[in-house]
Amino acid sequence: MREVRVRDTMSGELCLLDPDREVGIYACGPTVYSRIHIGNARPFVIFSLLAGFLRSEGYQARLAINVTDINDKIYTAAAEAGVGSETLAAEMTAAYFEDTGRLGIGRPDAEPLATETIGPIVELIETLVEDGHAYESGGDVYFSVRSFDGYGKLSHRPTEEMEQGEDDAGSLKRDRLDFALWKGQKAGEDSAWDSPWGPGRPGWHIECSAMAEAELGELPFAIHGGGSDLVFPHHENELAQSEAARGRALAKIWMHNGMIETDAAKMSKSDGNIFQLSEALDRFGPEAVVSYLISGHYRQPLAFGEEQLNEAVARVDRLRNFLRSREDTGQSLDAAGGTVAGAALEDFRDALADDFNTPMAMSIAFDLVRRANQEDVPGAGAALLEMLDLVGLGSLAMADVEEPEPEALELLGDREAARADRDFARADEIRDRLAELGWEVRDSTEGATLVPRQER
RNA sequence: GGCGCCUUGGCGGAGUGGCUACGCAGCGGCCUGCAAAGCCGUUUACACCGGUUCGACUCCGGUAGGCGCCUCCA
Repeated sequence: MREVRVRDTMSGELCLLDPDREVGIYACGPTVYSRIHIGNARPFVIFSLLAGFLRSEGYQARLAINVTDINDKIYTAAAEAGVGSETLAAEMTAAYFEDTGRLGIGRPDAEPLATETIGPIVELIETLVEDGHAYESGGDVYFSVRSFDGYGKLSHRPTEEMEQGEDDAGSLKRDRLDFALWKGQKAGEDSAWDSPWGPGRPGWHIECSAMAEAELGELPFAIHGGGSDLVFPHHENELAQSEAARGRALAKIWMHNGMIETDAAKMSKSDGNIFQLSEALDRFGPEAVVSYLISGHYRQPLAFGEEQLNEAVARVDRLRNFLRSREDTGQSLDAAGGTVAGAALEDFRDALADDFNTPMAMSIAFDLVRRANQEDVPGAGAALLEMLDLVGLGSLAMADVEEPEPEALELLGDREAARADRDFARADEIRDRLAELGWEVRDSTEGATLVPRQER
Protein backbone atom coordinates (compact mmCIF):
# COMPACT_ATOMS: atom_id res chain seq x y z
CA MET A 1 0.00 0.00 0.00
CA ARG A 2 1.45 3.30 -1.11
CA GLU A 3 1.16 6.62 0.59
CA VAL A 4 -1.28 8.50 -1.59
CA ARG A 5 -1.34 12.28 -1.63
CA VAL A 6 -3.93 14.62 -3.05
CA ARG A 7 -3.88 18.40 -3.33
CA ASP A 8 -6.47 20.08 -1.11
CA THR A 9 -8.10 23.20 -2.50
CA MET A 10 -8.77 24.70 0.92
CA SER A 11 -5.21 24.52 2.27
CA GLY A 12 -3.38 24.28 -1.03
CA GLU A 13 -1.33 21.48 0.52
CA LEU A 14 -0.74 17.91 -0.53
CA CYS A 15 -2.64 15.77 1.95
CA LEU A 16 -1.97 12.16 2.83
CA LEU A 17 -4.93 9.78 2.71
CA ASP A 18 -5.51 7.77 5.87
CA PRO A 19 -4.84 4.11 5.04
CA ASP A 20 -6.64 2.89 8.14
CA ARG A 21 -10.02 4.37 7.36
CA GLU A 22 -12.48 4.05 4.54
CA VAL A 23 -11.73 6.61 1.86
CA GLY A 24 -15.15 8.06 1.18
CA ILE A 25 -15.24 10.12 -1.99
CA TYR A 26 -18.16 12.30 -2.99
CA ALA A 27 -18.00 13.95 -6.38
CA CYS A 28 -20.61 16.32 -7.72
CA GLY A 29 -22.30 14.94 -10.79
CA PRO A 30 -24.34 16.76 -13.39
CA THR A 31 -27.58 18.66 -13.23
CA VAL A 32 -29.71 16.74 -15.66
CA TYR A 33 -31.44 19.29 -17.82
CA SER A 34 -29.60 18.33 -21.00
CA ARG A 35 -27.19 15.74 -22.29
CA ILE A 36 -23.75 15.97 -20.74
CA HIS A 37 -20.73 17.32 -22.60
CA ILE A 38 -17.16 16.09 -22.50
CA GLY A 39 -16.28 18.52 -19.72
CA ASN A 40 -18.86 16.89 -17.47
CA ALA A 41 -17.15 13.57 -18.11
CA ARG A 42 -13.86 14.72 -16.67
CA PRO A 43 -14.71 14.44 -12.97
CA PHE A 44 -16.60 11.21 -13.62
CA VAL A 45 -13.46 9.70 -15.12
CA ILE A 46 -10.97 11.19 -12.67
CA PHE A 47 -12.81 10.20 -9.53
CA SER A 48 -13.76 6.77 -10.85
CA LEU A 49 -10.16 6.02 -11.72
CA LEU A 50 -8.91 7.42 -8.43
CA ALA A 51 -11.26 5.17 -6.47
CA GLY A 52 -10.13 2.17 -8.51
CA PHE A 53 -6.49 2.99 -8.01
CA LEU A 54 -6.97 3.33 -4.25
CA ARG A 55 -8.65 -0.07 -4.14
CA SER A 56 -5.80 -1.60 -6.09
CA GLU A 57 -3.45 -0.23 -3.44
CA GLY A 58 -5.47 -1.85 -0.70
CA TYR A 59 -7.50 1.10 0.48
CA GLN A 60 -11.15 0.76 1.30
CA ALA A 61 -12.63 3.25 -1.12
CA ARG A 62 -16.24 4.19 -1.62
CA LEU A 63 -17.24 6.55 -4.41
CA ALA A 64 -20.53 8.40 -4.64
CA ILE A 65 -21.38 10.59 -7.61
CA ASN A 66 -24.77 12.20 -7.42
CA VAL A 67 -27.32 13.29 -9.97
CA THR A 68 -28.99 16.62 -9.30
CA ASP A 69 -32.43 16.10 -10.75
CA ILE A 70 -34.20 19.01 -9.10
CA ASN A 71 -33.15 22.44 -10.26
CA ASP A 72 -34.39 25.71 -11.73
CA LYS A 73 -32.77 24.87 -15.04
CA ILE A 74 -34.77 21.69 -15.29
CA TYR A 75 -38.04 23.58 -14.93
CA THR A 76 -36.95 26.06 -17.56
CA ALA A 77 -35.72 23.46 -20.02
CA ALA A 78 -38.81 21.30 -19.52
CA ALA A 79 -41.12 24.22 -20.14
CA GLU A 80 -39.27 25.07 -23.33
CA ALA A 81 -39.47 21.49 -24.52
CA GLY A 82 -43.12 21.23 -23.53
CA VAL A 83 -42.63 18.22 -21.28
CA GLY A 84 -43.00 17.65 -17.57
CA SER A 85 -39.97 18.52 -15.49
CA GLU A 86 -39.85 15.08 -13.95
CA THR A 87 -40.06 13.49 -17.38
CA LEU A 88 -37.17 15.58 -18.66
CA ALA A 89 -35.07 14.87 -15.59
CA ALA A 90 -35.71 11.14 -15.90
CA GLU A 91 -34.80 11.15 -19.58
CA MET A 92 -31.62 13.08 -19.04
CA THR A 93 -30.66 10.93 -16.07
CA ALA A 94 -31.00 7.86 -18.26
CA ALA A 95 -28.93 9.54 -20.97
CA TYR A 96 -26.25 10.37 -18.42
CA PHE A 97 -26.07 6.76 -17.27
CA GLU A 98 -25.87 5.61 -20.85
CA ASP A 99 -23.20 8.08 -21.93
CA THR A 100 -20.96 7.55 -18.92
CA GLY A 101 -21.52 3.80 -19.13
CA ARG A 102 -20.10 3.80 -22.64
CA LEU A 103 -16.80 5.10 -21.26
CA GLY A 104 -16.24 1.55 -20.07
CA ILE A 105 -14.77 2.42 -16.70
CA GLY A 106 -17.54 1.03 -14.53
CA ARG A 107 -19.94 2.81 -12.24
CA PRO A 108 -19.53 4.54 -8.88
CA ASP A 109 -20.55 2.63 -5.77
CA ALA A 110 -23.47 4.96 -5.26
CA GLU A 111 -25.30 7.35 -7.56
CA PRO A 112 -27.93 9.03 -5.47
CA LEU A 113 -30.68 11.20 -6.90
CA ALA A 114 -31.86 14.36 -5.20
CA THR A 115 -35.46 13.29 -5.75
CA GLU A 116 -34.81 10.15 -3.73
CA THR A 117 -33.17 11.98 -0.86
CA ILE A 118 -35.94 14.41 0.05
CA GLY A 119 -36.39 12.95 3.54
CA PRO A 120 -32.77 13.45 4.64
CA ILE A 121 -32.73 16.86 2.99
CA VAL A 122 -35.74 18.03 4.98
CA GLU A 123 -34.27 16.63 8.20
CA LEU A 124 -31.01 18.44 7.60
CA ILE A 125 -32.83 21.73 7.01
CA GLU A 126 -34.89 21.21 10.15
CA THR A 127 -31.71 20.77 12.15
CA LEU A 128 -30.32 23.99 10.76
CA VAL A 129 -33.52 25.86 11.58
CA GLU A 130 -33.58 24.47 15.12
CA ASP A 131 -30.00 25.50 15.70
CA GLY A 132 -30.54 29.00 14.43
CA HIS A 133 -28.48 28.62 11.29
CA ALA A 134 -31.52 28.89 9.03
CA TYR A 135 -34.89 30.58 8.99
CA GLU A 136 -38.20 30.24 7.21
CA SER A 137 -39.47 33.15 5.20
CA GLY A 138 -42.65 33.06 3.13
CA GLY A 139 -42.49 29.34 2.43
CA ASP A 140 -38.77 29.47 1.65
CA VAL A 141 -36.00 28.52 4.04
CA TYR A 142 -32.65 30.31 3.95
CA PHE A 143 -29.28 29.57 5.40
CA SER A 144 -27.98 32.37 7.55
CA VAL A 145 -24.45 32.83 6.31
CA ARG A 146 -23.41 35.18 9.10
CA SER A 147 -24.32 32.52 11.65
CA PHE A 148 -21.41 30.44 10.40
CA ASP A 149 -17.96 31.73 11.19
CA GLY A 150 -15.90 29.88 8.68
CA TYR A 151 -17.80 31.07 5.64
CA GLY A 152 -15.43 31.71 2.73
CA LYS A 153 -12.60 29.53 3.93
CA LEU A 154 -12.78 27.15 1.01
CA SER A 155 -12.88 29.69 -1.80
CA HIS A 156 -10.70 32.16 0.11
CA ARG A 157 -13.05 35.05 -0.20
CA PRO A 158 -13.73 37.80 2.25
CA THR A 159 -17.37 37.56 3.28
CA GLU A 160 -18.01 41.26 2.98
CA GLU A 161 -17.32 41.34 -0.71
CA MET A 162 -19.79 38.73 -1.80
CA GLU A 163 -23.43 38.12 -2.29
CA GLN A 164 -25.61 35.27 -3.42
CA GLY A 165 -27.16 36.33 -6.67
CA GLU A 166 -29.67 33.54 -6.59
CA ASP A 167 -33.19 34.36 -5.42
CA ASP A 168 -32.65 38.07 -5.27
CA ALA A 169 -35.91 38.63 -7.08
CA GLY A 170 -38.02 37.31 -4.20
CA SER A 171 -35.93 39.22 -1.66
CA LEU A 172 -37.28 37.12 1.16
CA LYS A 173 -33.77 36.85 2.53
CA ARG A 174 -32.73 38.75 5.59
CA ASP A 175 -29.23 39.15 4.26
CA ARG A 176 -27.90 39.27 0.74
CA LEU A 177 -25.32 36.63 1.70
CA ASP A 178 -27.96 34.07 2.57
CA PHE A 179 -28.93 31.31 0.19
CA ALA A 180 -31.97 29.09 -0.19
CA LEU A 181 -32.18 25.69 1.46
CA TRP A 182 -35.80 25.17 0.51
CA LYS A 183 -37.88 26.95 -2.09
CA GLY A 184 -41.65 27.10 -1.81
CA GLN A 185 -43.48 26.00 -4.92
CA LYS A 186 -43.90 28.80 -7.44
CA ALA A 187 -46.47 29.22 -10.17
CA GLY A 188 -45.59 27.15 -13.21
CA GLU A 189 -43.55 24.61 -11.31
CA ASP A 190 -45.07 21.22 -11.98
CA SER A 191 -43.40 19.23 -9.21
CA ALA A 192 -43.15 19.74 -5.47
CA TRP A 193 -42.52 17.80 -2.29
CA ASP A 194 -44.12 18.20 1.13
CA SER A 195 -42.21 19.79 3.95
CA PRO A 196 -42.81 21.48 7.30
CA TRP A 197 -42.74 24.75 5.37
CA GLY A 198 -45.28 23.69 2.79
CA PRO A 199 -44.86 22.22 -0.70
CA GLY A 200 -41.65 23.04 -2.46
CA ARG A 201 -38.23 21.72 -3.34
CA PRO A 202 -34.66 21.80 -2.11
CA GLY A 203 -32.35 24.63 -3.01
CA TRP A 204 -29.31 23.93 -5.09
CA HIS A 205 -26.69 23.07 -2.47
CA ILE A 206 -28.46 21.23 0.29
CA GLU A 207 -29.08 18.06 -1.72
CA CYS A 208 -25.36 17.36 -1.92
CA SER A 209 -24.85 17.78 1.81
CA ALA A 210 -27.65 15.33 2.46
CA MET A 211 -26.67 12.80 -0.19
CA ALA A 212 -23.01 12.79 0.81
CA GLU A 213 -23.91 12.11 4.41
CA ALA A 214 -26.43 9.44 3.44
CA GLU A 215 -23.94 7.58 1.26
CA LEU A 216 -20.68 8.03 3.13
CA GLY A 217 -21.79 8.05 6.74
CA GLU A 218 -20.27 10.01 9.56
CA LEU A 219 -18.50 13.27 8.75
CA PRO A 220 -15.93 14.07 7.72
CA PHE A 221 -15.40 11.76 4.78
CA ALA A 222 -12.07 11.77 2.98
CA ILE A 223 -12.51 13.62 -0.30
CA HIS A 224 -15.11 15.93 -1.74
CA GLY A 225 -14.59 16.58 -5.41
CA GLY A 226 -15.97 18.23 -8.48
CA GLY A 227 -15.19 20.82 -11.09
CA SER A 228 -13.28 23.91 -10.05
CA ASP A 229 -16.25 26.03 -11.09
CA LEU A 230 -18.14 24.58 -8.15
CA VAL A 231 -15.79 25.90 -5.49
CA PHE A 232 -17.92 28.97 -5.08
CA PRO A 233 -20.70 29.10 -4.28
CA HIS A 234 -21.71 25.44 -4.43
CA HIS A 235 -19.02 23.82 -2.30
CA GLU A 236 -18.62 26.80 -0.03
CA ASN A 237 -22.31 26.53 0.75
CA GLU A 238 -22.27 22.77 1.18
CA LEU A 239 -19.41 23.11 3.59
CA ALA A 240 -21.22 25.79 5.59
CA GLN A 241 -24.49 23.89 5.85
CA SER A 242 -22.97 20.62 6.85
CA GLU A 243 -20.49 22.02 9.29
CA ALA A 244 -23.10 24.26 10.87
CA ALA A 245 -25.53 21.38 11.25
CA ARG A 246 -23.10 18.72 12.45
CA GLY A 247 -20.35 20.63 14.12
CA ARG A 248 -17.88 18.65 12.06
CA ALA A 249 -16.16 19.26 8.77
CA LEU A 250 -17.89 17.84 5.72
CA ALA A 251 -14.74 16.52 4.07
CA LYS A 252 -11.07 16.38 4.89
CA ILE A 253 -9.85 17.13 1.41
CA TRP A 254 -11.42 19.22 -1.34
CA MET A 255 -10.28 18.06 -4.73
CA HIS A 256 -11.17 20.02 -7.85
CA ASN A 257 -10.61 19.29 -11.50
CA GLY A 258 -9.79 21.97 -14.06
CA MET A 259 -12.05 22.96 -16.90
CA ILE A 260 -11.99 21.71 -20.46
CA GLU A 261 -11.47 24.63 -22.79
CA THR A 262 -12.13 25.38 -26.42
CA ASP A 263 -10.07 28.26 -27.78
CA ALA A 264 -8.85 28.98 -24.26
CA ALA A 265 -12.40 29.44 -23.00
CA LYS A 266 -14.23 27.14 -20.64
CA MET A 267 -16.61 24.67 -22.21
CA SER A 268 -19.96 25.53 -20.75
CA LYS A 269 -23.56 24.71 -21.46
CA SER A 270 -24.56 28.32 -20.94
CA ASP A 271 -21.95 29.52 -23.41
CA GLY A 272 -22.98 26.95 -25.97
CA ASN A 273 -19.41 25.95 -26.88
CA ILE A 274 -20.02 22.36 -25.96
CA PHE A 275 -19.14 19.00 -27.45
CA GLN A 276 -21.37 16.23 -26.22
CA LEU A 277 -19.85 13.16 -24.66
CA SER A 278 -22.02 10.90 -26.79
CA GLU A 279 -20.72 12.50 -29.98
CA ALA A 280 -17.12 12.15 -28.84
CA LEU A 281 -17.74 8.48 -28.06
CA ASP A 282 -19.39 7.92 -31.43
CA ARG A 283 -16.62 9.53 -33.41
CA PHE A 284 -13.46 8.65 -31.52
CA GLY A 285 -14.30 5.64 -29.38
CA PRO A 286 -14.31 5.26 -25.60
CA GLU A 287 -10.61 4.53 -25.18
CA ALA A 288 -9.60 7.67 -27.06
CA VAL A 289 -12.00 9.75 -25.00
CA VAL A 290 -10.60 8.36 -21.76
CA SER A 291 -7.05 8.76 -23.05
CA TYR A 292 -7.82 12.38 -23.89
CA LEU A 293 -9.30 13.06 -20.46
CA ILE A 294 -6.24 11.72 -18.65
CA SER A 295 -3.75 13.41 -20.97
CA GLY A 296 -3.38 16.41 -18.68
CA HIS A 297 -3.09 16.68 -14.92
CA TYR A 298 -6.59 16.74 -13.45
CA ARG A 299 -6.18 20.11 -11.75
CA GLN A 300 -5.13 21.96 -14.87
CA PRO A 301 -7.33 23.22 -17.66
CA LEU A 302 -7.26 20.95 -20.69
CA ALA A 303 -7.41 22.18 -24.28
CA PHE A 304 -10.15 20.64 -26.34
CA GLY A 305 -10.39 20.27 -30.09
CA GLU A 306 -10.69 17.71 -32.84
CA GLU A 307 -6.92 17.63 -33.06
CA GLN A 308 -6.63 16.65 -29.41
CA LEU A 309 -9.12 13.81 -29.89
CA ASN A 310 -7.32 12.64 -33.02
CA GLU A 311 -4.07 12.57 -31.08
CA ALA A 312 -5.79 10.48 -28.46
CA VAL A 313 -6.86 8.04 -31.15
CA ALA A 314 -3.25 7.76 -32.32
CA ARG A 315 -2.00 7.21 -28.78
CA VAL A 316 -4.50 4.51 -28.14
CA ASP A 317 -3.66 2.82 -31.45
CA ARG A 318 -0.02 2.70 -30.45
CA LEU A 319 -0.87 1.06 -27.15
CA ARG A 320 -3.22 -1.39 -28.82
CA ASN A 321 -0.60 -2.35 -31.41
CA PHE A 322 1.87 -3.00 -28.67
CA LEU A 323 -0.45 -5.24 -26.70
CA ARG A 324 -1.23 -7.06 -29.91
CA SER A 325 2.46 -7.79 -30.41
CA ARG A 326 2.87 -9.32 -26.96
CA GLU A 327 2.30 -12.89 -25.94
CA ASP A 328 2.56 -12.15 -22.24
CA THR A 329 -0.45 -9.96 -21.54
CA GLY A 330 -2.23 -12.81 -19.85
CA GLN A 331 0.52 -13.78 -17.48
CA SER A 332 1.20 -12.62 -13.99
CA LEU A 333 3.89 -10.06 -13.50
CA ASP A 334 5.31 -11.92 -10.53
CA ALA A 335 7.54 -13.84 -12.89
CA ALA A 336 9.11 -10.54 -13.88
CA GLY A 337 9.50 -9.01 -10.44
CA GLY A 338 12.42 -6.65 -10.06
CA THR A 339 12.80 -6.32 -13.79
CA VAL A 340 12.54 -3.36 -16.10
CA ALA A 341 8.84 -4.03 -16.57
CA GLY A 342 8.22 -4.40 -12.87
CA ALA A 343 10.09 -1.19 -12.11
CA ALA A 344 8.05 0.66 -14.72
CA LEU A 345 4.85 -0.51 -13.11
CA GLU A 346 6.08 0.69 -9.72
CA ASP A 347 6.93 4.09 -11.22
CA PHE A 348 3.54 4.24 -12.85
CA ARG A 349 1.79 3.64 -9.54
CA ASP A 350 4.06 6.14 -7.81
CA ALA A 351 2.95 8.79 -10.31
CA LEU A 352 -0.69 8.10 -9.56
CA ALA A 353 -0.02 8.16 -5.83
CA ASP A 354 1.46 11.63 -6.22
CA ASP A 355 -1.67 13.72 -6.68
CA PHE A 356 -2.95 11.39 -9.38
CA ASN A 357 -0.49 12.49 -12.03
CA THR A 358 -1.92 10.66 -15.01
CA PRO A 359 0.24 12.37 -17.68
CA MET A 360 3.37 11.44 -15.73
CA ALA A 361 2.08 7.88 -15.44
CA MET A 362 1.34 7.66 -19.14
CA SER A 363 4.80 8.89 -20.04
CA ILE A 364 6.14 5.93 -18.08
CA ALA A 365 3.81 3.59 -19.94
CA PHE A 366 4.93 4.90 -23.32
CA ASP A 367 8.54 4.68 -22.26
CA LEU A 368 8.05 1.01 -21.52
CA VAL A 369 6.38 0.47 -24.86
CA ARG A 370 9.30 1.98 -26.73
CA ARG A 371 11.89 0.03 -24.79
CA ALA A 372 10.06 -3.23 -25.29
CA ASN A 373 9.77 -2.53 -29.01
CA GLN A 374 13.51 -1.99 -29.12
CA GLU A 375 14.64 -5.00 -27.17
CA ASP A 376 13.41 -7.94 -25.17
CA VAL A 377 11.70 -6.73 -22.00
CA PRO A 378 10.17 -9.70 -20.18
CA GLY A 379 6.78 -9.00 -18.71
CA ALA A 380 6.30 -5.74 -20.60
CA GLY A 381 2.92 -6.79 -21.93
CA ALA A 382 1.66 -7.81 -18.52
CA ALA A 383 3.01 -4.64 -16.94
CA LEU A 384 1.47 -2.38 -19.55
CA LEU A 385 -1.87 -4.09 -19.28
CA GLU A 386 -1.87 -3.60 -15.53
CA MET A 387 -1.06 0.06 -16.03
CA LEU A 388 -3.81 0.51 -18.56
CA ASP A 389 -6.31 -1.23 -16.30
CA LEU A 390 -5.58 1.42 -13.70
CA VAL A 391 -6.48 4.24 -16.06
CA GLY A 392 -9.53 2.70 -17.65
CA LEU A 393 -7.85 1.54 -20.84
CA GLY A 394 -7.58 -2.18 -20.17
CA SER A 395 -10.08 -2.88 -22.94
CA LEU A 396 -7.31 -2.13 -25.44
CA ALA A 397 -6.08 -5.66 -24.82
CA MET A 398 -9.34 -7.04 -26.09
CA ALA A 399 -9.08 -5.60 -29.57
CA ASP A 400 -8.73 -8.92 -31.32
CA VAL A 401 -11.35 -11.06 -29.68
CA GLU A 402 -13.07 -11.57 -33.01
CA GLU A 403 -11.53 -14.19 -35.23
CA PRO A 404 -11.40 -13.41 -38.92
CA GLU A 405 -14.20 -15.06 -40.89
CA PRO A 406 -13.24 -17.99 -43.18
CA GLU A 407 -13.60 -15.80 -46.25
CA ALA A 408 -11.03 -13.36 -44.91
CA LEU A 409 -8.62 -16.12 -44.00
CA GLU A 410 -9.00 -17.61 -47.44
CA LEU A 411 -8.23 -14.25 -49.03
CA LEU A 412 -5.19 -13.92 -46.82
CA GLY A 413 -3.97 -17.30 -48.05
CA ASP A 414 -4.57 -16.25 -51.65
CA ARG A 415 -2.57 -13.12 -51.06
CA GLU A 416 0.31 -15.07 -49.61
CA ALA A 417 0.26 -17.27 -52.67
CA ALA A 418 0.21 -14.24 -54.95
CA ARG A 419 3.14 -12.75 -53.10
CA ALA A 420 5.05 -16.01 -53.40
CA ASP A 421 4.46 -15.76 -57.16
CA ARG A 422 5.58 -12.16 -56.98
CA ASP A 423 2.20 -11.15 -58.39
CA PHE A 424 2.06 -7.99 -56.33
CA ALA A 425 -0.74 -6.37 -58.26
CA ARG A 426 -2.99 -9.24 -57.25
CA ALA A 427 -1.65 -9.19 -53.70
CA ASP A 428 -2.49 -5.51 -53.33
CA GLU A 429 -5.90 -6.10 -54.83
CA ILE A 430 -6.61 -8.71 -52.19
CA ARG A 431 -5.33 -6.39 -49.48
CA ASP A 432 -7.87 -3.79 -50.61
CA ARG A 433 -10.58 -6.42 -50.59
CA LEU A 434 -9.69 -7.39 -47.02
CA ALA A 435 -9.81 -3.76 -46.03
CA GLU A 436 -13.37 -3.62 -47.31
CA LEU A 437 -14.15 -6.59 -45.10
CA GLY A 438 -12.74 -4.69 -42.15
CA TRP A 439 -9.30 -6.24 -41.88
CA GLU A 440 -5.88 -4.72 -42.02
CA VAL A 441 -2.99 -6.87 -43.24
CA ARG A 442 0.26 -6.81 -41.37
CA ASP A 443 3.20 -8.61 -42.87
CA SER A 444 6.06 -9.77 -40.75
CA THR A 445 8.88 -12.23 -40.96
CA GLU A 446 6.63 -14.84 -39.40
CA GLY A 447 3.95 -14.31 -42.00
CA ALA A 448 0.93 -12.11 -42.52
CA THR A 449 -1.75 -11.55 -39.93
CA LEU A 450 -5.07 -9.77 -39.89
CA VAL A 451 -6.06 -7.16 -37.37
CA PRO A 452 -9.41 -5.42 -37.23
CA ARG A 453 -9.40 -2.00 -38.80
CA GLN A 454 -10.26 0.59 -36.21
CA GLU A 455 -13.56 2.11 -37.16
CA ARG A 456 -15.23 4.96 -35.44
C1' G B 1 -12.15 45.74 -8.40
C1' G B 2 -11.49 40.97 -5.06
C1' C B 3 -9.66 35.79 -4.80
C1' G B 4 -7.06 32.00 -7.38
C1' C B 5 -4.48 29.92 -11.56
C1' C B 6 -1.60 29.96 -15.98
C1' U B 7 2.35 31.46 -19.94
C1' U B 8 7.21 25.08 -21.94
C1' G B 9 9.73 23.07 -28.83
C1' G B 10 4.56 23.08 -34.98
C1' C B 11 0.39 21.16 -31.51
C1' G B 12 -1.05 18.78 -26.74
C1' G B 13 1.21 18.30 -22.16
C1' A B 14 4.53 16.69 -17.65
C1' G B 15 8.59 17.88 -14.70
C1' U B 16 13.19 19.14 -12.09
C1' G B 17 17.88 23.95 -8.88
C1' G B 18 22.82 21.12 -12.56
C1' C B 19 21.34 14.89 -15.89
C1' U B 20 17.29 17.82 -23.15
C1' A B 21 9.25 13.52 -19.75
C1' C B 22 5.83 11.64 -22.99
C1' G B 23 2.38 11.71 -27.08
C1' C B 24 0.88 13.70 -31.88
C1' A B 25 2.41 16.00 -36.45
C1' G B 26 6.48 17.18 -40.08
C1' C B 27 11.18 15.92 -42.27
C1' G B 28 15.30 12.21 -43.19
C1' G B 29 16.74 7.16 -42.73
C1' C B 30 16.13 1.57 -41.56
C1' C B 31 12.81 -2.52 -42.43
C1' U B 32 9.13 -3.96 -46.56
C1' G B 33 7.86 -6.07 -53.38
C1' C B 34 4.93 -1.63 -51.87
C1' A B 35 2.53 -0.55 -47.53
C1' A B 36 1.06 -1.13 -42.40
C1' A B 37 3.35 -2.02 -37.65
C1' G B 38 8.03 -1.01 -35.49
C1' C B 39 13.01 1.20 -34.88
C1' C B 40 16.71 5.31 -35.44
C1' G B 41 17.78 10.47 -36.29
C1' U B 42 15.79 15.38 -36.46
C1' U B 43 16.56 22.27 -36.58
C1' U B 44 18.77 21.35 -28.48
C1' A B 45 11.42 24.69 -25.86
C1' C B 46 10.75 26.70 -21.26
C1' A B 47 6.69 34.99 -22.13
C1' C B 48 9.85 39.46 -20.73
C1' C B 49 13.14 42.19 -17.11
C1' G B 50 15.86 42.08 -12.73
C1' G B 51 17.62 39.32 -8.25
C1' U B 52 19.42 34.91 -5.21
C1' U B 53 22.97 30.94 -6.57
C1' C B 54 29.07 28.05 -8.50
C1' G B 55 24.71 27.10 -11.64
C1' A B 56 17.53 28.58 -12.85
C1' C B 57 13.09 26.64 -17.34
C1' U B 58 12.83 25.23 -12.03
C1' C B 59 13.46 29.93 -6.08
C1' C B 60 12.24 35.58 -5.14
C1' G B 61 10.45 40.43 -7.09
C1' G B 62 8.46 43.13 -11.07
C1' U B 63 6.36 43.71 -16.35
C1' A B 64 3.23 41.95 -20.28
C1' G B 65 -0.47 38.64 -21.85
C1' G B 66 -4.26 34.85 -20.91
C1' C B 67 -7.88 32.04 -18.00
C1' G B 68 -11.32 30.70 -14.01
C1' C B 69 -14.60 32.11 -9.99
C1' C B 70 -17.04 36.35 -7.76
C1' U B 71 -24.50 34.98 -11.48
C1' C B 72 -26.43 29.00 -13.47
C1' C B 73 -22.16 25.76 -14.71
C1' A B 74 -18.01 19.48 -14.13
